[in-house]
Amino acid sequence: MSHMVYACLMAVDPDHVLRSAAALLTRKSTATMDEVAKAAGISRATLHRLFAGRDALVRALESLGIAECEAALDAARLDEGTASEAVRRLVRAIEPAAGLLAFLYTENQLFEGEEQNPGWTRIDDRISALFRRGQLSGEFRIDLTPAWLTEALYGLLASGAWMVHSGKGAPKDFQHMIVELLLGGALRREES
Amino acid sequence: MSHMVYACLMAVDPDHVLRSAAALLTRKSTATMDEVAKAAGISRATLHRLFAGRDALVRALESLGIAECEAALDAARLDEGTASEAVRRLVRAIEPAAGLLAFLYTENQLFEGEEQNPGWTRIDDRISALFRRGQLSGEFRIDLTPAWLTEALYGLLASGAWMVHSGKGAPKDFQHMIVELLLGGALRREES
DNA sequence: ACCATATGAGACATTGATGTCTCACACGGG
DNA sequence: CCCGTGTGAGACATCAATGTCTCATATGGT
Repeated sequence: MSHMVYACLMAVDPDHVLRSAAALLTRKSTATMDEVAKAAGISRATLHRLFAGRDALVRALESLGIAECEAALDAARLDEGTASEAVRRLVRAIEPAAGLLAFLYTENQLFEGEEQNPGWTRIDDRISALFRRGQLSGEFRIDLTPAWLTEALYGLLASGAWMVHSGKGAPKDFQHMIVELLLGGALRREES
Repeated sequence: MSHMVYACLMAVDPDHVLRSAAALLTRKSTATMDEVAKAAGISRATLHRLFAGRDALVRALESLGIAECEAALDAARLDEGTASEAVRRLVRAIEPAAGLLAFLYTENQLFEGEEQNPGWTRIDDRISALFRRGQLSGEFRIDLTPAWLTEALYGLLASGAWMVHSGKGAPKDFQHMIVELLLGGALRREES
């Protein structure tokens, strides 16, 4: 049957290309398509066959980031245990994606005016719901809105990723730094 | 005396141009020189006479950001009162510059590899010293390093500026949101 | 009134990234 | 063994932003 699709095994792995691009753009957000291709070990032509342009590549990275984020949200089981424990699990689960998230966070302001991917809203809502749950259970203070706590978490994740990336902090401290500051703050707790 | 410098009063105000550029680039970090010029109410030619190129403009904005930051540090009198009060004053004083800071923060990774302005180190040191003072006085916990607290403050300032800019938060809540989270954390304090 | 100076408008070349194309080649299945 | 398919390499046009230039004009001091 001449019309059959011959699944030639020479095909490059789009996911691997995407991961390479994410790793590169996380460090150098202005990297060229050429640099992205080289980083992935493929030619610019092939890269362009996979993603119809830089825009499409960024969109694909956005989808990847959203998917990883939602996977982390699932893995963290935000509904189980105390809200504090859930936040702790969330930060731990989201750590591998923090660099990509930070990149997309800055890149997103390029899309200002355009419609934004509804995935971000879903993620915002789930995290906000977690903080709201903590407030309703009496764990979290109520003078800070869930929206702000969510935004603050993003900022701290970016700062944490930056600390690790710049070598000023160890990856093993990532979760502790973020969670302790987000939940406990800088003030020394009274000895209870 | 024909060699005298005739101070023609037609000269545009470089500082006003810089402020306009800061205001624009804070919202749209990819604005072109043409847009920057229009935003400042001058022609592209004049803009180019004031700043020899986009690079020079960004450098000038960096200097402006550093100057505003250091002015805020001075105004906050970090050595007076408790460290908490000093942090509160600092966030309040630095609020007008937060947008510019966020822009420079993302733009700085473009300069990676090159030498960075020593002003940032000075600022980092002064803020770190404040947190260290709080730790030595027993106000702040000691398991979070001053470097991390400083970086976290930057992240929260960026998040706060984003909240205000996107309309999701009121400017009047800026200081409260940041300071309360940075110092107190999300956890509800025990009734003392 | 005159003139020096700064500005605005626009033309122009340059640069860098991008998108598109062709062609040679290597691989793998038939 | 042969051929189809995907890939790499590179040429090429395009486009946007930039940097540089000239010239007319307005302004303000003398």
